[in-house]
Amino acid sequence: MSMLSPIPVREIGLKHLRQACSSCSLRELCLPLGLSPEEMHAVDALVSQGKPIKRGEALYRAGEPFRSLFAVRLGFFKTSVVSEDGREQVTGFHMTGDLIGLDAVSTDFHTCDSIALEDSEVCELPFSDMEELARKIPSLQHHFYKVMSREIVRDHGVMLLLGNMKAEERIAAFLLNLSQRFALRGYSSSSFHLRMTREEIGSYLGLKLETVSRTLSKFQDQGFIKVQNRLIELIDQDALRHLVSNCPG
Amino acid sequence: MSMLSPIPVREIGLKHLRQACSSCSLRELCLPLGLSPEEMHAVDALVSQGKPIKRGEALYRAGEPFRSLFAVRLGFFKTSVVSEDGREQVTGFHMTGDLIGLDAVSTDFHTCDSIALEDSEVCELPFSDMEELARKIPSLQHHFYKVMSREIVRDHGVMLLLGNMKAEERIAAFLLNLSQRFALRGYSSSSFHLRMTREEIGSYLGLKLETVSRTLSKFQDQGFIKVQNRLIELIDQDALRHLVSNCPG
DNA sequence: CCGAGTTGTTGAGCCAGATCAAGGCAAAAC
DNA sequence: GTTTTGCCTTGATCTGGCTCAACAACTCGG
Repeated sequence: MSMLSPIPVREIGLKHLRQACSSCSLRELCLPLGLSPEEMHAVDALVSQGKPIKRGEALYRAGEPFRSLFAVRLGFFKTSVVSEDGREQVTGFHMTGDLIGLDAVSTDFHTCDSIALEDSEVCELPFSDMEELARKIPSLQHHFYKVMSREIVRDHGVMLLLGNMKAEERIAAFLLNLSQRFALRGYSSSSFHLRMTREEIGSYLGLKLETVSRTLSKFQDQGFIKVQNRLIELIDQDALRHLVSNCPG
Repeated sequence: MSMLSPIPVREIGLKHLRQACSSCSLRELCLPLGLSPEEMHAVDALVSQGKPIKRGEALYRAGEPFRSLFAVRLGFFKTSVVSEDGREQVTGFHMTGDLIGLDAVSTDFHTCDSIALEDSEVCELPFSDMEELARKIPSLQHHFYKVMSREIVRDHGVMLLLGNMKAEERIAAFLLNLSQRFALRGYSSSSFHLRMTREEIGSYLGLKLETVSRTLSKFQDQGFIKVQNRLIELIDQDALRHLVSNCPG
């Protein structure tokens, strides 16, 4: 018997298996627009869907061999790198429709850990198969280039944040970014649940958890937001925006 | 007359024009290994070579439409993003053989400025042509995915540095990284010339220029390095390495 | 060779955020 | 239902790196 018997996985996956990319509501997040039905079908044939990952479990870990990219179908992930001497840096938070594992293409090994922050489900995109298919579907090829490039741009934004911004600005930018991403997915942009701890937020933003906590409290005192544990309500988004773009003055 | 008459450019480029990718000593840095002569020839046909950029000039600027990636053939560049409110973050330093402009694929516009830090020369790789060719040459397609992925991994490393490390560790890591990259290109790994100002180093590392200057002086006092303006000599690389990986203790 | 602008060094003092410490709360475990 | 555990908040104190400031050294055009 292999460590992972395929039978239960199949069974769990079955109800989702019919939910192919072609009929998936996240299609426009994961895949390029304008695929023909045949092209769509070819994608469907490669992508295996509905792989469940429990809260706290790793989708993959640094050092593991790379085979597939993963699309978050449901749930929430963090990715993080760990330095030789054990310091963790959260490199991103990933939600529905995000494609993760892009860093692993460079070496054929994953370079970061990817941990589910709530019970989640991913679709698996075997990368070399996708590459082959991408040679027949130019827009698919271009899509993957675009997705990787977008990740580079995002990382540059984080570098700007880490290199130049003060704690308040970082937190404000973080909240606005989350808000925007929830909105894009049809959730409330003004009220949402943080799936990560203060420490994970701090790691992502280059701050200690105490600073994160204090800053959130301060924002609440100022009437910008309402905090209740992990439930965040944005009361005055403009004030936050103002903080982010005007703070040096 | 257009602002940039093509004639002098052609003339300057002429002596390099015959220096095709196929016979370029940087081949193994820019292109995948194992291309057949015909494939190599196809690449040669797309890449235009020997475009000179003077020190201080921009290869491209944020907001400009994206057409091509550039390979540094000679010289040294910085890339940087600027926030709405004018703060600059240097996102990378690029030397011989590096491919730049990858961020622009995501939006078809450049998202950062790319400035030559010394008189330089680049090869231009028209991206959509390269994409088309990549559909016929799997290893070329894969190569571009790899290059982009490598940039993502590099950015994650910088995030770790910016989020977790102290000034001394950042500077040490920076010096070691430069050293390693020079070594890879056949230059001395223990003695090199910085092409960037203290301020640019600081921007990259999330420090102020005074801190960069002080830290270099301190390393010199400790006998780890020798500094003479922009000339750096690494005396005790192990000491630097020890700083990077052991500092929390 | 001079003078202006740029770049780099160094010092003094300050402050944002880290660190250390204590306690509260909610959900899970027993 | 009590204990445990993990997570969060808040306070007090400390400090690394920033700020402000002066000056030194180098570069480059004239």
